[in-house]
Amino acid sequence: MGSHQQAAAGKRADAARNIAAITDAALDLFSRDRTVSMADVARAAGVGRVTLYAHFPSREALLDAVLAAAIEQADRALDACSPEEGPADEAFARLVRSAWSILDKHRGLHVNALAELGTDRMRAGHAPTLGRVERLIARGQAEGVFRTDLPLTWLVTTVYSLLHAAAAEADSGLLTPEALPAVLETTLLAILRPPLT
Amino acid sequence: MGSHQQAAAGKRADAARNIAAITDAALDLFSRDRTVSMADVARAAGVGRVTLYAHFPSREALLDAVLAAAIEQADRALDACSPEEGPADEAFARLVRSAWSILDKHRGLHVNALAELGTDRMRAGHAPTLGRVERLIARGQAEGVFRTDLPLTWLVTTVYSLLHAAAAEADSGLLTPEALPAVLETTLLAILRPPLT
DNA sequence: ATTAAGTCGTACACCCATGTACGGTTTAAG
DNA sequence: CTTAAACCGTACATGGGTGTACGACTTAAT
Repeated sequence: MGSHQQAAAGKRADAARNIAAITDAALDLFSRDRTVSMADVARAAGVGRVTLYAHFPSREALLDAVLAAAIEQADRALDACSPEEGPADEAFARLVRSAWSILDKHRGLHVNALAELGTDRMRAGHAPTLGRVERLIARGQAEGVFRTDLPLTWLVTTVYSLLHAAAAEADSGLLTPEALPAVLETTLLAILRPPLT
Repeated sequence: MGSHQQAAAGKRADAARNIAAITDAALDLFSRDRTVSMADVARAAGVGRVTLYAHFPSREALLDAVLAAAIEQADRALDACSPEEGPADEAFARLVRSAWSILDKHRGLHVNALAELGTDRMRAGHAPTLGRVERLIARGQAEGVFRTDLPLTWLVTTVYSLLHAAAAEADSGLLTPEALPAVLETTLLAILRPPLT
């Protein structure tokens, strides 16, 4: 269950295997605690610290790779729910649920990555995924099911931001992960749908 | 323009003055860059590094104080717009604009503080302020102008989260700070108002 | 079977911010 | 005017993570 093709391209079999183990371990650890050291990651991956550095020249590079992997995973999931088909609002509902199922797996990751990588890099990494959302919303606007009196950028930000807020909410136990998809869907559609008058 | 009464209680005049200078400088610097060192803060405040430590035993303590000061400032502003008076939705609109005017001043602070202090402490610090919001929304629900089919906790989170998302949006230049109050108001009211049927 | 890629552990240098200790000087307070 | 609180700079100790160098061993590929 990996997305390690591009990172392990041209590598030997054991190298590829280790790279996968490292990113998996790093994803897991880093989602829970941003203070993990390279040594921690190496140990959890069952790999020497030096080997770790052989594949990821710096801590920053590793974190970047982890984030990229998670985003790519989300991106694939979003694509798999075929956002181009059917009415925009129904497609959007599918997309939200799909996004949540991925996000729910890595709840803490977003906050931690944001802390260490900075807002800008975060934004850059999410660009392709947010592009999907933007296109879908634009389509909904064209179809007349979504409102047009707010900036498109802002609507995208809203979706992004509430999705992650939901993850934080689940992580701190205020709301149960099972209840959230429905809550998210109604909330976001309430924003996107055109006002009454 | 200060909230330094409780921190400087019983201190001598010059001490109080320095404490004020320190928190002001720290607030300013830290809102833009979380990597500022104690030395940086001290220099910006026109104070010896040692003096800084005399008042704030650790970096963490300083950051905590800075956050607390900012939150208290926001809290006072929220109180000043008399959220108890008038129809709940109108009061809410006032509250949002008021909150934004404060938030706009310290745009980066939230992200940086979150990075260094952690989600839990962040939540704890905001508790009193969020309490105000919660009470107002509850009042709106009782008056029938706000929806009741979503958890109250979630509605509060939504407000909090979109407010800060707006700050980030302004900070990265995607939207102008002047346009945001209106955008925020319509967005949040769209969520809070009961669904059409 | 040969080779090159990969892995291992240990060890080291480094950096830089944090936090403390000291002794001397200023400044507010009574 | 006297005193104690508060200030100053400099200097030092510390720690812990980062990143690199090495030499030897193991494993995949052809």
